[in-house]
Amino acid sequence: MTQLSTYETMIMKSGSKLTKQRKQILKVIIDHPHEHFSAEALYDLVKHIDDSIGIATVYRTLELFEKLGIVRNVKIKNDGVNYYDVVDLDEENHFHHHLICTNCRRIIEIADELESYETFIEQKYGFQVKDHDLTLYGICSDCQSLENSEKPLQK
Amino acid sequence: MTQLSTYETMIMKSGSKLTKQRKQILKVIIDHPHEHFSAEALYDLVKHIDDSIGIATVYRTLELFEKLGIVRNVKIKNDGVNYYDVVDLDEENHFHHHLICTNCRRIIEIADELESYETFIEQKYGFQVKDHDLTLYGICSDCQSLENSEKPLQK
DNA sequence: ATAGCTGCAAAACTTTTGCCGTTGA
DNA sequence: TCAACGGCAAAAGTTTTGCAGCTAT
Repeated sequence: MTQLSTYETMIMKSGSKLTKQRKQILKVIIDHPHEHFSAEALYDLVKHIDDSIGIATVYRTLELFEKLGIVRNVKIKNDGVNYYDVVDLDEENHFHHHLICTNCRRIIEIADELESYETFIEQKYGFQVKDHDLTLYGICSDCQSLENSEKPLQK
Repeated sequence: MTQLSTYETMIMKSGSKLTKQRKQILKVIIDHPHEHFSAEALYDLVKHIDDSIGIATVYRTLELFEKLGIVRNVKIKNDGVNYYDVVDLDEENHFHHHLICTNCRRIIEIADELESYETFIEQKYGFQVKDHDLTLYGICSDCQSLENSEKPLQK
């Protein structure tokens, strides 16, 4: 079973339809496994395949794919755009680390080297670390006791 | 020397002026050391002190404060707004970790517990970790060899 | 057949910018 | 004094939404 068909199965099993546009977007994403796409960039690429697609469809598709765990959202400081990259199904760890060059904006994916840190990263990737963010997402103790009664983060 | 006057000195030494509006914003931020403010939220709070302030001033001030290292930017998944929190001058480490509740959007600051991780975090903070992002900012090897000739990340 | 999806255009939101009067050093 | 700054309003940029027609199941 290919990666593509696995994702297509995920879409159908979720009760969502496997439309032409979703297939096209999926293909572009999978064909560029280490790219980090903005909705706009993805829109431009898919437009080459099918000129009729709308930008709203790209946004709605990314929202769906994120919910299904096909892509994940990456935010960058001093950049008002949302980026997305594919979630590799074979990933041992579900964590995703990025090196972001503050000069050229390049996004480099790295393995989950926890003990390592800066010195290690600098040696291994030749990347001069200036700053980092670690953000943990989850449910806080108050919300756990409220049994998830409050509104979710998703708007 | 108080924290406030230290920051005020930082502003003046940078060559920027210590205006009424900057003092007001600084005060609000320092009075809420563990809050994470959006520009809008900060604007509303300062408006209580001085009704004449404009939202553009808040944005320009946050930009300045971030450049000076007084505040730092925090981005949250599925949230289109930028948040800022104060950089504690006494911080041993310059890293800033956050727990973000995907249910109530609460942002909890945590110490820099690197070895720890999920199990540790869950025990210490009663926070059920679902996901995390680690992002390192710096200069990639290509840009280092180009001697920083390319355009910076800041727009 | 029909619930869900798409494209289009408009709207919503956040953030930035130009202009001109004001102010801090 | 005068470069820097602030307020206002308009603009810019990204993302969301309403609607009417289309499509996958």
